Amino acid sequence: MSKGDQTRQAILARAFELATINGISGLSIGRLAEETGLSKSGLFAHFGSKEALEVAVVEEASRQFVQDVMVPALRHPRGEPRLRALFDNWIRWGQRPGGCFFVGASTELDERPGPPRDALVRAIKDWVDELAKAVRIAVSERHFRSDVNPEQVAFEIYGMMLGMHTFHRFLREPTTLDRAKQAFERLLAASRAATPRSRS
Amino acid sequence: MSKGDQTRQAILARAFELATINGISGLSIGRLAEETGLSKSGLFAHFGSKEALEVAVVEEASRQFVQDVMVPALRHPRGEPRLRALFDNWIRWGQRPGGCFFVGASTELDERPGPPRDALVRAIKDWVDELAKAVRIAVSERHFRSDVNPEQVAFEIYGMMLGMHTFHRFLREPTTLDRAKQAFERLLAASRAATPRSRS
DNA sequence: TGACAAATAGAACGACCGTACTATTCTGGT
DNA sequence: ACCAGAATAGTACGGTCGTTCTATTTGTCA
Repeated sequence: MSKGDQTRQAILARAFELATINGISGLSIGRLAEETGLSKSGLFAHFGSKEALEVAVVEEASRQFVQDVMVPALRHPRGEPRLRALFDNWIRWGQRPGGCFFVGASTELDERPGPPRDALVRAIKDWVDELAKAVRIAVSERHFRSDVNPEQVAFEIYGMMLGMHTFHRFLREPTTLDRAKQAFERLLAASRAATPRSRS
Repeated sequence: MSKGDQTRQAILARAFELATINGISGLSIGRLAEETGLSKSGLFAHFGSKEALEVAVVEEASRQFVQDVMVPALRHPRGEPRLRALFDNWIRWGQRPGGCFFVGASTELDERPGPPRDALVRAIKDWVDELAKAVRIAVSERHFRSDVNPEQVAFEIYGMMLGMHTFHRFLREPTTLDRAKQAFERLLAASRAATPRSRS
């Protein structure tokens, strides 16, 4: 890894932290430069434009998300256990300072077309697809009923996560974690295969 | 209504629209001034500071929300019908250009303490309480089971709305409305009093 | 080790920001 | 119709923004 790449990576790590807290447009090159001990122009040269920096930050966030949330879940058994692991890991991800990068960024960019938005859409779609895939596996493993719609369940889980974010980080409701877990359990229970005694 | 109040109201109406699209910190006094045909300083004099303008915008948003979403729901019968009306009205509210003001603003202000955040917290808490109240009424009207937790249901509905916002406005998923409605129906079904044939 | 390229710094730019101060125009009550 | 006070405009200031251009330092490889 060349010196330049090293610096670039250090910049992105800090940029991701700052963007999680202040939002992606709350990132300023001057501020980021002094945070990383570089000159404004020295930092700027690594990206060439603010927009390219934003794209790089989104990609860095995605990289970390895959690493912290998705990959560890693969160690859990296919089906419901893995889905639970994804949920738990996501909750932990949302506990970092500033909350979940993607929650803030998606509302920030939703009316601002361009490469940063496109990169973010791709990342979030991947995540939703991953959730749906985990549900689909739970169906094929017969943890969930066969009439469960994976995309629908993924949609509802995503909503729960967003709700948790608002209630916890914005409203500061102390009951939030319990509420989210309860909602998740209710959804799982509704999706679960009927207990043996009914029918066959 | 004095001339000053009239102008102030016109400013706030436009400011609310712009803030819904560009976010509350995307609002700039210069831009807002030219949008309303006032001079920068003339507009500024109405509020005294950017922060006071932001508070006023949040209050304007709350005012419109009460008027467009809450009040019309009161015309519907107490209980489940009214809860449905609240849900439907909220969906319509979220269809305006820029989506739901509160969704964007709450992620924008969640790490920025101060009067604007306080005003927004108040508004959103009121809305969540209103949802919970509607659920509570549905319980007392025996539309919902007596062990239904109104705050929990309000939490889950709020999450659905947030999910709908992300899937519709950000991901631009055409299936979103159906998904949200289905999630809502599933929640209602789970909350509904058991059908007559069971037990009694 | 020397040379060439990569990495970083420095200074300056035009634009826009929120805010202050002063001047002008308008409005409403008598 | 006048006049006090409200409403609005004009101008300027210091600050930060992203970006450009030109130097200078640093790393890398023959």
